[in-house]
Amino acid sequence: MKTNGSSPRRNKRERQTQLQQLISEDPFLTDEDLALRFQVSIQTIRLDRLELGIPELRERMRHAASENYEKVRSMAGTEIVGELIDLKLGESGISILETNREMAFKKTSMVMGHHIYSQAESLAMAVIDANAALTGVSNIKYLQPVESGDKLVAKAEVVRVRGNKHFVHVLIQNRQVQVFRGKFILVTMDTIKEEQP
Amino acid sequence: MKTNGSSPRRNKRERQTQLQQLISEDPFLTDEDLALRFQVSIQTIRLDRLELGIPELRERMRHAASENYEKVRSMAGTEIVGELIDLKLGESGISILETNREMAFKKTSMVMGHHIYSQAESLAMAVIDANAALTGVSNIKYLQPVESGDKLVAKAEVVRVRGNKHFVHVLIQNRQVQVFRGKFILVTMDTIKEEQP
DNA sequence: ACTGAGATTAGCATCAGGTACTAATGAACC
DNA sequence: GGTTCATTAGTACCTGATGCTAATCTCAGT
Repeated sequence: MKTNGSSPRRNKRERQTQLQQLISEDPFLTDEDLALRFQVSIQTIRLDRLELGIPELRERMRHAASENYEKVRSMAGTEIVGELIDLKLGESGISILETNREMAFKKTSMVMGHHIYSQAESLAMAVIDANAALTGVSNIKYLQPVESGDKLVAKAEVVRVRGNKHFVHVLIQNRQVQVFRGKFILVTMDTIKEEQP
Repeated sequence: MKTNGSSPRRNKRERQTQLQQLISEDPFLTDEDLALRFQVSIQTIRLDRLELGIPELRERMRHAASENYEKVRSMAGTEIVGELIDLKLGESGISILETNREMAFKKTSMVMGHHIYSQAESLAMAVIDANAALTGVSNIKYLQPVESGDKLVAKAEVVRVRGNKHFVHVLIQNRQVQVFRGKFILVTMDTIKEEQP
């Protein structure tokens, strides 16, 4: 019953922990690859995976693929950062951004400013009633640090429209306390775009 | 020789373009799935893929998986947006950002402001000589629209340091012409962080 | 109506990377 | 010697393909 310290027959335990690590680092390893790496038979690897509940290569790929697909899609494919909660076109809007470790400095786990800015700016773009617009000017103040995991609520309000210029204020709160204030001047297109055909 | 308008025997051309689109939208479709969708045999789908040079499901998965792996890693895992080209700590720095479709509005293919801002802010953070810092204030002007594909060169310069406040100016150029100007006040930590333990 | 070309389908052998299961062998321990 | 756990071997089968050959279908041109 002693848990056989170093060589439990043929260091199964050790191999399995290593195997788990290896696969998590590189999910694209076949059983054959692993068998070679550990100098055991393929069957042993299969047994190990079975015991550890590690799915086969294809499953792992399927997983990694669709998982990252989602991530990339939601990071890049979208025009608004965060989730749009409320929108009165031309007037005001609210969005929520759930921050995570990836948005933060590793060292301090404080959310990097540009993620907060992105929520604000993209919300500002969303509220103005225009087919196409660009940011002209912005005036930003970060009032309080934001920690990874915090849930940011942004409120945007159009305060003035003059010609093709839209003045939008955005406030962001984290648990009722203000962490960000931004003033944006957004410019609708067809006027700034007098460049190439 | 007439390019047979609508039904070129059995709308092969049409099917192939649709197929290409379908697969690019969802790379996880098997030949069988596709065969059902188009009401043709699996063999036809295989021929189509062959003609179009579309690899098999597993290849596509492998691709998507590792590609997005990279993407997620480079978008999320990194603290600086763009590529750091030059850095004199505490003085100045240069970074380059290659913009792409994903950074742009689909409608206009103009790069969204917050991507440009992110390059600027993260470069500003990089140049100041501090273990940990946060953005306090920023003053931003977008001078010219940036199109998807443009290569942005950002130059940051520390203009003044007063206590824990660092004043950094960032200019971004696109093909020698200025497109962005930003003034940042960055605050080093251990002073702003007087909140929770 | 006949021919020929292109489009589509069928069928089969083969492969990779597995699952699932059975059984043999090895080693260690008492 | 017997028991137990670890490892290996071997077989049948599965999916989603490739690669190849061959048959059929459809239509346009003459």
